[in-house]
Amino acid sequence: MVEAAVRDSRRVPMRRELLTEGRAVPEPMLLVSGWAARVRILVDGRRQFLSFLLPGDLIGLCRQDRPLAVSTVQTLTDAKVATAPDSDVADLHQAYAASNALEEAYLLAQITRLGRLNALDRICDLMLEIHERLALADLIQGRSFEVPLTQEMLADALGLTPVHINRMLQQARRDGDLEWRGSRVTLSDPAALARRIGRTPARVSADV
Amino acid sequence: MVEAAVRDSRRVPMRRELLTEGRAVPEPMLLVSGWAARVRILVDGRRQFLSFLLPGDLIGLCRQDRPLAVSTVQTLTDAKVATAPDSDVADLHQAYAASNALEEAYLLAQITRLGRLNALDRICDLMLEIHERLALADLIQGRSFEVPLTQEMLADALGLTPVHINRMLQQARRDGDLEWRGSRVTLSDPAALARRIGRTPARVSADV
DNA sequence: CGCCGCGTTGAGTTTGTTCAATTAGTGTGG
DNA sequence: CCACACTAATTGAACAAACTCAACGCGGCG
Repeated sequence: MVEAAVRDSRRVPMRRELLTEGRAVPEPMLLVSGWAARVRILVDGRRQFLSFLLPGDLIGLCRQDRPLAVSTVQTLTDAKVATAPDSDVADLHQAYAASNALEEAYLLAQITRLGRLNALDRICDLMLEIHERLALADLIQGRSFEVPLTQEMLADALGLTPVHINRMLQQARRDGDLEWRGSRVTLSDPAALARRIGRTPARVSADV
Repeated sequence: MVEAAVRDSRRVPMRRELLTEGRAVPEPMLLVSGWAARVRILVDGRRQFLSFLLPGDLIGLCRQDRPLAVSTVQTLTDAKVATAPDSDVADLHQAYAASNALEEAYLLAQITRLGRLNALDRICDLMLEIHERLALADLIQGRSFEVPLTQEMLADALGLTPVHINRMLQQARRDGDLEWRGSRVTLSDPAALARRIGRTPARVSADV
């Protein structure tokens, strides 16, 4: 099922809207490759990324009859997107439910990040989360991984200014916590960093 | 159905945990009266309220087989809680789905609040949201409503310190935007305030 | 009364922002 | 190959927002 969906995936260029806030949700989709983000734009133009969507994530899952998208979703890179296989067809109910629960857990993590962490810890915490999620999708090479984000995007995700992100990244580098060259991020010691900033990874089901 | 559930509701005192993060989710519940909150506690004791649960809200909805709670839920006031009627029994599927979608929308609103609004606007935005939700539950008296929150709780919801909340509340009062006496909040002109801070209420379905 | 939780106030400090300029990197056309 | 344009990253200095710490007021209640 899933393999078929992946085969039928279509290409979507960078910076395209997959879902638009307030408009009807089309069929659920699977992000096969590339990154996307849920984003909210304020009236004065400020932007807030609500969450990132990574390869393997589902887009627009919803059990409603006539659902409206609660947030815009746009691609951050060129991407491949497939129609999500119908949950009735295969035994995907559980998988979809777990995916939904995980997505909620990430939203909650984002709230605590913004509400209670300082700039430096926000960056580290987010990088640990991305590391963790990419690991689930088997997209880690050694201790490093691809993060196709500009410092401005990072700022919009973490509720900070690009300038401050820049300075805090240098700080993190000086502290020996992470390396960021081009779009490749390396965490020196994820476990130690997680312990230091008091991060606990998301758990959603007793099975995992 | 719902009436029966309400009749069978049980009392829960203030400051009790209805769900505990990381532990199994018992049967879904309906908050009949009183307030509760989803909360996350950091290792160093800092606290972040993720969302508020108001009368009529569902607790622990989940489509998983062996779900773990992704957040702790605790009562903020004495409350009444009932077992949520099974969605198979009546035509509650749609209602539950909509409730879920709304809950997600409120989480997203919380993220933008924390990420992109300053202290004063966070307070106003949250009060407008609570106003809006209480209105749906028909719990508004005139232009004012009950908000059983201390300034410390408000601080934990908005990612600020109690001291700063205090000063900003005075500011809002001086600006003529809201009145807060005891636990009763009065918004002078909700619509105008919403316009001024650029707030748009949540919409989740084309039906509503 | 005297304690206790909550709200209030002041002064000084920290954290993050703003504005403006500079540098580096990348791709494009001549 | 270089000039040019464009985007992203970097830097400095002044400024503003929010925090910290510590004290004080105040109402309810045993």
